[in-house]
Amino acid sequence: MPKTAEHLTPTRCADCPLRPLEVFRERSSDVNFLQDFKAGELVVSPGTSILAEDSKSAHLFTILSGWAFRYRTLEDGRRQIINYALPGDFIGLQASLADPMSHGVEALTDIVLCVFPRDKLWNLFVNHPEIAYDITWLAAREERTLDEHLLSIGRKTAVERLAYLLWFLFDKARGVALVKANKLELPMSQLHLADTLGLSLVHTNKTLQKLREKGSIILDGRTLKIVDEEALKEMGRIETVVPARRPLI
Amino acid sequence: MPKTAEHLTPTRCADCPLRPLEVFRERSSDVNFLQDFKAGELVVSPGTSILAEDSKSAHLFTILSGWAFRYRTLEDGRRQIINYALPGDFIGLQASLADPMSHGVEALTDIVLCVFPRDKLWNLFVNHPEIAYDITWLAAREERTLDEHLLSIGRKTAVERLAYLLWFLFDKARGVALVKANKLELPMSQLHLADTLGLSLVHTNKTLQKLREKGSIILDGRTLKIVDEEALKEMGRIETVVPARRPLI
DNA sequence: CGTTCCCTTGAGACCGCTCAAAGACCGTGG
DNA sequence: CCACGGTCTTTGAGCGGTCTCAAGGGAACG
Repeated sequence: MPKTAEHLTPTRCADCPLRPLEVFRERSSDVNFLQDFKAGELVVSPGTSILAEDSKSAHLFTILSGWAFRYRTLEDGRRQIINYALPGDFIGLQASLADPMSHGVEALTDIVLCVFPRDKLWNLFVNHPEIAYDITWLAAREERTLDEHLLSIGRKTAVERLAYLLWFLFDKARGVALVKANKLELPMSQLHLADTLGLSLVHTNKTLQKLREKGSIILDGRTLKIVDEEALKEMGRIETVVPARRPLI
Repeated sequence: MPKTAEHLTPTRCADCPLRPLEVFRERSSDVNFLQDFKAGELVVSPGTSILAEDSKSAHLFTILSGWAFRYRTLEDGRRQIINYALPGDFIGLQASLADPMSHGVEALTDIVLCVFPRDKLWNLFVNHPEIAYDITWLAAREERTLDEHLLSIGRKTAVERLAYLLWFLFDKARGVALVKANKLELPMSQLHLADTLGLSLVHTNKTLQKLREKGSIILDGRTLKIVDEEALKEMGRIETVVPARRPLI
């Protein structure tokens, strides 16, 4: 269960600090409707679950600030991290549409979420096809990201996977202005990375050393600096890139 | 490129042979609109690509009959099969929404596809929110399936992965009446299975032997018979099941 | 100053990989 | 009817990438 919501001074959609960012498409009309759609804000601290596995959520969320991750676990505790969510990412669609939710979502940092009631979703499809289309577009884009992750976990070596993941996170964070001077503050531990890559913690650590030795990244604590982006992309066998520009719900 | 289309006698949506199946939800109205949305049928033979990697598709498809698979490849030839598509499955949404397509889709058997022009999609969102909602629902469901696959490839052992995959295919095929007397004719080679599991061909074969020895499946040529379904599900660590009942576009 | 996480490193085991080759099956053409 | 090539399946052998187990060090925090 989420920590108690703290409704301080909710951001008005028209004043959304994310919208001016280049990665988000302009939305001429309908911002007012989004305002109506929005039920409030939710503040969550690190380690707290936003959506629990096997529950049915009554809400959809857009991340206003902070990092989260989506995961699945097996009964014996093995965990697979499916994807990460950053500001502007829309979460909870699966939980709202398909029956009981199968994945969990957990906060990595302090997070502020915009909350949308799921029961207004149908209303939105009827009255605001533009937004409905955007939501579908985002779902297709997420699917594509998962394709990429599957290719990575299924067919790449440990070094390739790690290079891919670091670049992926870096590029994603860059889109929402979290990268300064080619440096990014990563909020996750090596265990999170391991659970994303399908590797063990120990091997992830050793693979990290190898990447460091090659010199294209510097990872000091949790500060990631990309020294040679092209080299990193090559090591990660990154051939196509998911388009950055997207709608903001 | 798809083989030349053979427009014989296109099935009318109202007479769709799939719709009576239990797995598909009833659709009271709008079947007539679907008829308008449908541009024709396409017949494709095994091994032919339906959607090429890195192309932008002008069409959306629903499979009327036959099997296909969706995959991604690396430049050096490594291939990851992302998912399989059977009758009633809707494909091409990613290719239509997100820019250049990143995955390929290839026919495993002779296939008949319903073809929908992508440029009518927006029209559909405006005039038929019910269908738009269904499309989004299907996208969320596919995402969930990919979550499951990621968990499998990332965190399960070879035997677990294979048991999971065989049950997954079996259950999916059962939904569209392709299973008779607990037997299913699989259209794919062990290389396809290997490329789905993220394993090598040789190891996939050896893992198959192990599964046979345990006695819960019989695989004679490409005929899969499930002897003990519960045992197979346990071996595959299948804990939650993607709901079968779904809309048919 | 003790506890708790997290990162790091070493050692050995094992799962899955590659290389190699043979057998089964099938369609084709001589 | 048989020879042939192609694709797919099967099996063996040995290598190596990744795993588990184990232990120590560092930083943060009460």
